[in-house]
Amino acid sequence: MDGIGAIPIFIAVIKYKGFSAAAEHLGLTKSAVSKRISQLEAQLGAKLLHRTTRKLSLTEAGEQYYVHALKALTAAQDAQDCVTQLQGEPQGKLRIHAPMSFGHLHVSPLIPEFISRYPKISVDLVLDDKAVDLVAQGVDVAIRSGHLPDSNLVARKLAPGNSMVCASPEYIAKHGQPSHPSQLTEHNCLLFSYSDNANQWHFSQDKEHCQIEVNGNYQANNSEALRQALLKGFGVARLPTFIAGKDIKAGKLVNLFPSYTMPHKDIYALYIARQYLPKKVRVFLDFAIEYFGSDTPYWDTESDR
Amino acid sequence: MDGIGAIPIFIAVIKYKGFSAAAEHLGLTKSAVSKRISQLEAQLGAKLLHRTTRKLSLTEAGEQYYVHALKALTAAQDAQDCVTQLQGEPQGKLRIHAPMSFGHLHVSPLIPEFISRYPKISVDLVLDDKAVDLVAQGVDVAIRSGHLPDSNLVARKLAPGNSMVCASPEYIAKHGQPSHPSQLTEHNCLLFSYSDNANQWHFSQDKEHCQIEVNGNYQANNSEALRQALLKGFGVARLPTFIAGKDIKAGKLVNLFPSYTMPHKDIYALYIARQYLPKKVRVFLDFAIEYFGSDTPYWDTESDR
DNA sequence: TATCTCTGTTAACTTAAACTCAACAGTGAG
DNA sequence: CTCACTGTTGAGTTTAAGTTAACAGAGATA
Repeated sequence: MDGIGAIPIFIAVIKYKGFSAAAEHLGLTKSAVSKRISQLEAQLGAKLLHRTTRKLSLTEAGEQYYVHALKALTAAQDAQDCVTQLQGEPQGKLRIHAPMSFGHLHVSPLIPEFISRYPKISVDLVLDDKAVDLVAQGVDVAIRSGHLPDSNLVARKLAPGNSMVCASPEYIAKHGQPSHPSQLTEHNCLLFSYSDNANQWHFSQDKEHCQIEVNGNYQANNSEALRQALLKGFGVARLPTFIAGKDIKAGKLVNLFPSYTMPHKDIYALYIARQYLPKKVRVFLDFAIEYFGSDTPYWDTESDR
Repeated sequence: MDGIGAIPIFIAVIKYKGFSAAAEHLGLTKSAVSKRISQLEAQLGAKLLHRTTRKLSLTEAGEQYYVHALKALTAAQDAQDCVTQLQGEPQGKLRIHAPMSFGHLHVSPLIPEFISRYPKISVDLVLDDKAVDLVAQGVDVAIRSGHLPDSNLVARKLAPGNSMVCASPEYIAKHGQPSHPSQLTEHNCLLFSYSDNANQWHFSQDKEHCQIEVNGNYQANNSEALRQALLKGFGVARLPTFIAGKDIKAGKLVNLFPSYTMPHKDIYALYIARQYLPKKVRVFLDFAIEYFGSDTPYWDTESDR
């Protein structure tokens, strides 16, 4: 049937709210998208979209068409996914979204090895600290710590997300080694501004649990920036072990309270719940878990990587 | 997405059980179908169909793909249908299946007038007395008398299907006018072999109901052949009024028992039950009912047509 | 077992659809 | 009022789809 080929284009126009954005995502020009939509409307004998150069909305016919067209596209996608999952080699473009620091330090290094193992997969890695709408942005996997899954997202744990309070040896030499977390009130505590309750630090040891309200004169929304400040002997900070682990091992930073644990925000992969998980997504998740080391990630262990 | 355009082709191959038959129905060559299927399999990285030159079967992947692909195609068809029904002008190819006699006498004459009224519709009229599988044969409307609808077919009555026992004036002059149906046992009764219980004729008048077992030396599976025998003074036969009506009016045949009625097999249109009835089907049904004259069809009335 | 018929495949070529480019009209935002 | 970016469309290019023709293969039939 004639119009079926235009369905992905029509859905993309709605999804990305415009011909230009849809064209970009589809890898076409806006004129191609425009022609295909016009052709579809001619075939159907009905206008699907009201559009000016700045506004776009569905007509009544367009709304009806959209409902069924989306079902058709989803079914077609499921058809493809179930086959590629069942028998075919993982292939296609995998769009991965990860926070800046974790992505830079631990996701981007694994990509070349992943692609080497699955040569038919191509990867589009997006590093961004902002929360992402997987559906709207066409993201296959979003990596997050402290997951807050959407009703239609699945969260799969990639690694634990331990954190510790640390400082450089230089800082300790100058300001003293605190013997108890309560002494942090006397120190310049750098804060990660994206954290919930960034200035409330919780510590646990055996049956002891304490919460310290800390403060300092520097906060940033980037953990690596904080790390660099620490390396220069500037204050103490609570850093995830995936950032500080290497420096700890190298002796450049020191965990101030090694016998205490802090609440951890585990690292998760989020993906859209669907009947058949595309194989490329599944193999990526399996690969990442193996690569990171599951419950004992390489950044938490003695051996370097 | 790449493979969606091949879905109708893939579904057609399964539906028509072969590349050649599918090609014919799709208006393509068998090599085009072959190429498109091969290309789809290459995209998916999986074989969908086992095929030799004489046999065709789905692989496991093919079965999985088929289930979803059929959903996609149905949804795409619904998308198109609901729009063309909502707003568009009726268009497209309408495949009508009718029995030989009724089709020849009453359906084929209405087609030119129907197409004149709906110029964007094209018609493929198939006259065949065999029962048809609407799904397998890609038939939009099948006209039948004495409907036996399938669980997923809808029956819509087009006209009543009266019948009468008749003979030519020449036959009556030679063999006498029977005064009661029971006297038919003394006559040469021609039978329509496709009829259930072809030799059991039921008559009703007021409160009288009688059933006569008749016989004769000629039976045929074509009512028009029987009509021609009657016109030549050869026997009596039970004919539908849609065949005999015109001859009765012209005085060429005589209804032997005009005060009796016989069980009638109404004339129905059968079509596949679906959420959105294609507009071309709906307008055809409306047109046919109007054309035939609803409960008082033109072949049953005095006025000629 | 040999022959025939009809299937599906595929190379070479043709055709049609899809697409790009470029220029333009139109519309909100500032 | 100007600007930036939208969607449209004619002209031309590119690519995919399709056809033709030849062929190998597999059931059916004699």
